Amino acid sequence: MPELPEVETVVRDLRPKIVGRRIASVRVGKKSLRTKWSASWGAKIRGRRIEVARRRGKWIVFDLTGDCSLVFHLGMTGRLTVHSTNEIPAPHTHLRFNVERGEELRFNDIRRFGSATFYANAKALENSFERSRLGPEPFDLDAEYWRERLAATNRCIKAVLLDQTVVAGVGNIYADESLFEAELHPARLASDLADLEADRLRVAVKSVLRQAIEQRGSSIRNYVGGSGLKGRYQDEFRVYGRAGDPCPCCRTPIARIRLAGRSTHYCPKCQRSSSK
DNA sequence: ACAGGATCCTGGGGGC
DNA sequence: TGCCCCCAGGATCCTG
Repeated sequence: MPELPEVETVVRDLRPKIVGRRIASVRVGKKSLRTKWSASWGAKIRGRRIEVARRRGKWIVFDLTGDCSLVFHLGMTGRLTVHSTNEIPAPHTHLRFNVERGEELRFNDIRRFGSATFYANAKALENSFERSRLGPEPFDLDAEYWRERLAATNRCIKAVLLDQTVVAGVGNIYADESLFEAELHPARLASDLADLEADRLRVAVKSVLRQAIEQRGSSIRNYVGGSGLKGRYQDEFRVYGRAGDPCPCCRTPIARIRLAGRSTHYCPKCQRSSSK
């Protein structure tokens, strides 16, 4: 569910609330997440301070004192929010980190596609990102690298945007919105894009993500930021979830197809299948 | 090696 | 109201 702008918003919201705080205790629910929470992690985390809250792709990283890190992925329905310890945890709350002063960081996830993992040192965390071949941040996307990656695959451009090893952080919403912004048909073969088209897409991705971050991301179903506030970018969608609605540019009804196993929205007139 | 599909979950919405 | 089917901001494993 949450893509880069939502994850960035969660991190920005949480930063002032938990950086510098000491984790006094950890409570673990019965049901497992995508990754199993090891019984030994609680003791390793207890007593450490949260030094840094940061984002890498769609991953949330808390660096703790002593070179170790706590890493979350929100999957489709994950939430990471701070609550008073007095407040009864919402259903599907799987992890609770007491950060003293009567507050706790809670990880809530209805579908349990999310994950929470402890890394004993920075090297172990780095190895994990390397093993999964996590790609560069969209805002660091180099033009030449981008062209080369597009040229080297037989997949359609929509599938490539969703590939976290090519670029980290883009998901279904922002892939569709970026392709509309770049006026490219999502089913175009990535290797068929002209250099100018590839670059238009690279710039569009950054622009769309930046605007979405400014609006605190998109709240369609479950998503809320780290402060519990919703995003506003769903009001700016030009194609995502707008099948049948008139295109904001030409009034042609927005089409919806299935690509790379995901629902894909585009304007058949503004986003032509051929390169001309 | 690569691309596409199935799979892991729960809940909401639409159709009947 | 109830039931059944489809759908969902994702990542990973399996297969052809």
